[in-house]
Amino acid sequence: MSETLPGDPLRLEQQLCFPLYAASRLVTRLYQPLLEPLGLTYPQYIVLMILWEESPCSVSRIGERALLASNTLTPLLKRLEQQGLVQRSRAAHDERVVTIALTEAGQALRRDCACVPAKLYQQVGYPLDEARQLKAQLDTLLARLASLPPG
Amino acid sequence: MSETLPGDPLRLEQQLCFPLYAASRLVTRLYQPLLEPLGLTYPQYIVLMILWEESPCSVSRIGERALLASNTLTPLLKRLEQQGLVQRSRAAHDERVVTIALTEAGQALRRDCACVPAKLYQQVGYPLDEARQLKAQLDTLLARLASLPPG
DNA sequence: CGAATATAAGTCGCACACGATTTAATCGTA
DNA sequence: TACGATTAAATCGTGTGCGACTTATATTCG
Repeated sequence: MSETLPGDPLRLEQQLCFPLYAASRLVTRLYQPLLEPLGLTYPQYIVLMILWEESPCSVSRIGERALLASNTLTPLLKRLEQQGLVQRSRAAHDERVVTIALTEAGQALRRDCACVPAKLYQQVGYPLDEARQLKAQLDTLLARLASLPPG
Repeated sequence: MSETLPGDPLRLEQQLCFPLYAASRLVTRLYQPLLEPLGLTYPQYIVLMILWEESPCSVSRIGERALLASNTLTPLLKRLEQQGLVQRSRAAHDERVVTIALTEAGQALRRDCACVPAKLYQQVGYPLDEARQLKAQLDTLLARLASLPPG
């Protein structure tokens, strides 16, 4: 038998990728009960955070910040449009570009989301120091990953 | 206008959740070219790592370690079965339990995956110290998240 | 100018994730 | 021992992610 030994690089507990993957999913799950009453999914919430900072905004600009491509964003944005939170329109200066603008309702939703970060943070009860340090390290990793040559 | 200000908790760059979510996706994307030639997806690779450590193994045991439920695992395991990597069978002592056992091919695939962790690590070029520290912090966070009361 | 190229979004197909529900088997206990 | 509660998988529906491709528009340069 080719049993895995304690130091084997293929052991689950040796992986950096696994806690990253699992923690990401569990955090998304924690958001769900906070966002569901607002009719939002977690990726939709991410996109809205971008729009609350800059609206109007092109699809590719959103993709640049969320690191998502149009094949993910287009359906997501159509759902936000159907909920009346954003408006989609072709840019005049370049007909290829689709401009996403928050509606009144989309702007207003920001107030309902204001308490979400604090509520989530409180649920996890994660020490602030550790959280800050982890965020710094994740930001570094993310920057490195995002700068890797594609392919 | 309710513009977001630099210190606003709803700003994307203030979030811990976003780099977690984005880094997790980018890492999965990095695995893809390494796993695709072996006919594997990233979640399938995770499940196989568990099976390389303990096979046979029940579906719920896999779920316990991967933090995935049967609604995700059942289809995934059926695909692994179709590829001839695992065998699914009802346990004799309890007919509710489905036992997953690696086939010869499933065992053999472990050797082809042996180089995957090193290759990935090399691609990212992430300093070992930082990686170790980040992993420790993610393990801590994951333990905390997994121990939260459900609901 | 005009063809080749590049770019922005969208479409398609597949494989997750996961809440909610269902089905089947086992367990607990009156 | 019967029967309600519990448990293990599976099923179903929705919403991502993403590789591969298409479509429409703009740009470049011969």
